[in-house]
Amino acid sequence: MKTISRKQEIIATATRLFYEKGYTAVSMRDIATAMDIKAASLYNHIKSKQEILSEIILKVAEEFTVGMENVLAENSSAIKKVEKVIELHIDITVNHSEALAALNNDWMHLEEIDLRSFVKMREDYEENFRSIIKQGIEAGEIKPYHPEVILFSILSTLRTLYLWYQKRGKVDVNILKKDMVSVLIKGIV
Amino acid sequence: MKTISRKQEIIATATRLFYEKGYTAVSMRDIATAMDIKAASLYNHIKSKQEILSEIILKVAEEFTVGMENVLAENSSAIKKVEKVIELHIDITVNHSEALAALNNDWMHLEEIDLRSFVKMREDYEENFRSIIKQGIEAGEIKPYHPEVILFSILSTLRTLYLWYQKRGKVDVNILKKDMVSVLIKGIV
DNA sequence: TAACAAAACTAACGCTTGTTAGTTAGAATT
DNA sequence: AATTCTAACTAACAAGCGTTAGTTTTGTTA
Repeated sequence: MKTISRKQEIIATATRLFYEKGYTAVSMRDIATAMDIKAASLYNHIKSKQEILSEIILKVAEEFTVGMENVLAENSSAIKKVEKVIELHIDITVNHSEALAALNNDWMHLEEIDLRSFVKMREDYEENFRSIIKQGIEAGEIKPYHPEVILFSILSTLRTLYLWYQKRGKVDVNILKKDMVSVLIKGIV
Repeated sequence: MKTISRKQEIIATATRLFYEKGYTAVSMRDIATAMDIKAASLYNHIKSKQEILSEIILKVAEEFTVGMENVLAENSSAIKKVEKVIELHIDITVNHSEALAALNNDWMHLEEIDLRSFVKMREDYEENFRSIIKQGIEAGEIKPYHPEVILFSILSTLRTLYLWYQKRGKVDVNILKKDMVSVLIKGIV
C-alpha cells in the first residue's frame, strides 16, 4: 500500500518539526508546507494531528519497553544489566533522536488511552530500572546510595542524550557506548 | 506599587501553567481563568504573552549566570568548584522548580533580543563549566575522560532535577546536595 | 463627598487553528 | 476504452488565538 509510505513521510516530517518547535507550536499547515502540499491533503493519509503525535511517541516507547524486557530476561549481574540499559538508550537515541524530543516534551499532549498507555509504560520502565539497581545494591555490586538518586542521575543523562547527540555532530556509536558506560557506572561501583 | 505585585501574580500563575502544559499550549484566557478574571484584564499589568515568558526565563537564567561568576571567582580546586556548581543548581531548582520547565522546554519561543540574550548566557555557562572540568583534568583532580562527556552527564542530571524534585515530595535540600555531590563526583575523581 | 487611580469589565478585531466536504487530475487495473 | 484508486486540490466551517479600545467598578486619598 502506497498510502502507508506516504503516511510515514508525513510522520517523519512532523517528527522533525516537533523536534524544532514542539507539538503545539507546529500547525498542520506547517507540516503540509514542509511537504509542498496543502494541509487538507494530509487527511488522505492520517486521521488527525493527534494520531501523528501518538504514532511518533508510542512507537519509540514500545522499543524501550521491549528492550527493557530483554534486559530483564538476561541471566547476568545487575551491573551488566545496567550496562545493557545504557546501550539500549544509546541505540534508540541514535535511531530516533528527533522522536525522543516529542516523547520527552510532548507526551502530555497525548489523549485518552494513548496518554494512559504511555504513562503506564514509563512508570513500568522506571520501576524495572529501579529494581535492577536495588538488586545490585543488595548483591554488593553497587554502592549503597539511595537507589532513587542513582536511578535519577543515570536516567536523566540517558533521556537528554538526544539533545547532545544532535548538537555535537553524531559521534561513533561504539565509542559513545564505552564512554557513557564508564562515566555513568564507575561512579556507583 | 500594587501593579507590580499583581504582575508577579500573573507571572506566578503563568509559570505554573507553562510547567504543566508548555508555553504554546497555554492561552491568555487560560491564565486569566486561573486567576478568576478576563483575559483582557491581564493587559493592565503586562505588555504581551511574550513578556511573561521572557520574564520567567531570563530571571532564572541570570541567577545561573551570577552564580557561575561567583564560583569562577573563588580561589579553590576544580573539584570544589564543580561541587559549588551542583549546589547552585540545587538551590535554584528548589526555589524555581516550575520556572525551570519554561527555561528548559520553551526558550525557543523567546523572540529577538531575549532569545539571543538567553542563548548567549547558556553558551557562556556551558563554556565556563567546561573549562572548570578541563582545569580539573589538567590538575589531575578529575579522571581524563572526554570533558564533553563529563559535562554532558553532570549537566543533564542537574537540568532535569526539577522534574524529580517535584515528583518525589521535595526532599531536604542539604541531604539532596550531599547525595547529588556523591553520585555525580565520585564517578569522575 | 468629590476626585483619582487601579484594575476589572464588555465587545470586538483580524488571524490562525484543526478539520470536513466535495472535486479533480493522473495512474493503474479491468 | 472504461473503471477504479490514489492523492492531490479548493473552499469553507466553527472555534480559538493574542490583543486593543473604550467603559465601568472598586478602593483610596484630599
